[in-house]
Amino acid sequence: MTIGFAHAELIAVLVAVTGDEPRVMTIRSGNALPSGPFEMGHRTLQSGLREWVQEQTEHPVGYLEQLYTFADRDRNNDIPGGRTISISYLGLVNEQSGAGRPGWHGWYEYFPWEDHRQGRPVVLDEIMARLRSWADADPARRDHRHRRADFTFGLDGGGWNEDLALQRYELLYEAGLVSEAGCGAEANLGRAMFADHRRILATGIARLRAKIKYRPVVFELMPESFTLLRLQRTIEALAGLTLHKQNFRRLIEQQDLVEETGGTESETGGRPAKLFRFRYTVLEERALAGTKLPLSRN
Amino acid sequence: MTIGFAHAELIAVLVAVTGDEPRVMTIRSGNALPSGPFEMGHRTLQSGLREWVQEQTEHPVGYLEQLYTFADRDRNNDIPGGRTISISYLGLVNEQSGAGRPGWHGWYEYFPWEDHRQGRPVVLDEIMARLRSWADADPARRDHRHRRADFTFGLDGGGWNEDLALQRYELLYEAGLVSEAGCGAEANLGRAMFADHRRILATGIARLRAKIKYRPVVFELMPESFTLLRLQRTIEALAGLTLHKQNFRRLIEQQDLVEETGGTESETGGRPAKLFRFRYTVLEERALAGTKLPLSRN
DNA sequence: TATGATATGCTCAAATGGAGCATAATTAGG
DNA sequence: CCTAATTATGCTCCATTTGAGCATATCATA
Repeated sequence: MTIGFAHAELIAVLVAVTGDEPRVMTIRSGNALPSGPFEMGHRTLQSGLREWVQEQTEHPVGYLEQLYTFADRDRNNDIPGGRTISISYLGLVNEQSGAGRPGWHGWYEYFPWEDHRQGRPVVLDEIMARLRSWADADPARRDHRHRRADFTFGLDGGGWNEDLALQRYELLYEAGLVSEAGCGAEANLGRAMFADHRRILATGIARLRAKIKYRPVVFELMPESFTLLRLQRTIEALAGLTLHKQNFRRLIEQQDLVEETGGTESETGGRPAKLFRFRYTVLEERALAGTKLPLSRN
Repeated sequence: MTIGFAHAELIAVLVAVTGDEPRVMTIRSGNALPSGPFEMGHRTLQSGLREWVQEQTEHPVGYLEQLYTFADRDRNNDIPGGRTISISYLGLVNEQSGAGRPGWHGWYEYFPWEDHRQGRPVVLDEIMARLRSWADADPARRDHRHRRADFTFGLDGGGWNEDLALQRYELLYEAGLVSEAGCGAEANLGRAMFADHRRILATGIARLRAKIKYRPVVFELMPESFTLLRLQRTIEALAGLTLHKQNFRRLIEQQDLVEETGGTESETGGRPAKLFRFRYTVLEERALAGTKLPLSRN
């Protein structure tokens, strides 16, 4: 039985939210995700990555979760004589630590079509037009392609589904509409990244968007105490959607996810908002329950 | 920058359901999951695994999804001079192909506490008793351990949650109640497996149980045409729960997941059941929507 | 033809979710 | 001081979904 040998590296999708903008840590002026060798010294992958991130940035990583392992060929970064296995992780960094320093880029820079907080992005019209011609270009697969485009971009009656970020990127890739796909597409469909790093980022976004709905991980992105509106804006930033304010409060409070600190904040020029803190005991009590998203159609 | 080198292998959790029993393909008389080298020849991991499974067994794999990559030390199968990276996959095999041949073991053989179809398994009493003494053994962490045990095993008012299969196994492992944990525990808490294969299986079970609720993957386990009861029994087998029959039908039908074939089956000696087939177009139409589980407290 | 068994249709109440109105507590500007 | 603007917060209403169970249909078999 032959044993496969391979180079192993770790790739991190480190997310923080500052100024209502979800940001991801990058290197090379925003062209790549931070990555490093898989050191043999560490007992576990997680501990290794945690230490390594701590060294590189000075941000402690709160939540850390394995994303996906990429080992396909055609990844543009194979080393002759072996294949590279990239194990990617999603990490959440507290807002204050990961503030607007260099290296942190808003993730909608890479996926402009994913931010629906100001309504449907205009770029979607162009995307759909280009997807249409791509679909029509192959008569055999035409119908299937149209249905797939309609579904992933919410034109099939189901409406926009923020969880499909990865599927959308993959569709655009297949259609040759992102410049990573090789065929020199105009790069106006979001900023490109090195190798398949944008796909990895899309994987992280999709995973995080899905996760916040059934697991209280948002709090890893928040400061110790916060107002409910601040919490809402953070979730909205991640989901790329706006939420119904009153229902959002109802949802959060009825789940006992937070408790009042007693203090208030009167920054934004209205009635002062109560400050809350996360009830860390719920992490033990109910790992599930989580935060559903009360949408708003504004 | 140093580059980590490692051995790479693939481990497969191949699942089929026959006779209302979820089964997993094993080697070594049920002691290990099938695994093989990561061949460099294949373009993608998936295609490599698909081919390899096809060779080993004669079952075509329908649905295939990456599970998790294990690379921690202490995995009992490291090779001197390097670490083994195991990339695990979950694969679903059609009922007929993967029938009761040798090598397929019912997965509740390994996790007897996970099957609640005949009511709460009695072994849970012993498990809870042992978890209690484990919790009490460390006064500092006592409360935390009790809460964790109560939550994962559904004693905190939230009730049994079938999705927590992995958390339950990990808790038992931590508590030293499964023989893989080293401390020669009596192996009556389910059959043990080689190295960390039982943990990988638990990962697969948990993933599948969660997945069937929001993605129509069950059909990969079904024959071409089937009755609604057969579909229900399959889902019940996977979830380890019984479902409310009428509500199950309502759920399936209102989602247009299936269509009548026109035929009927009159095997079980009652009113003949209509035969249905899966509407494959929904895979394009709505990758989500999925099958929620209408529970029944019988 | 009665009985037992399963399939299938339908009803009802409770829980959940989406939307919006009403009121409270501030700041800023006359 | 008074008013408008702004944000926070409490509450209601209604449509939909979900959990549970009753009633009827259609078969095999004795």
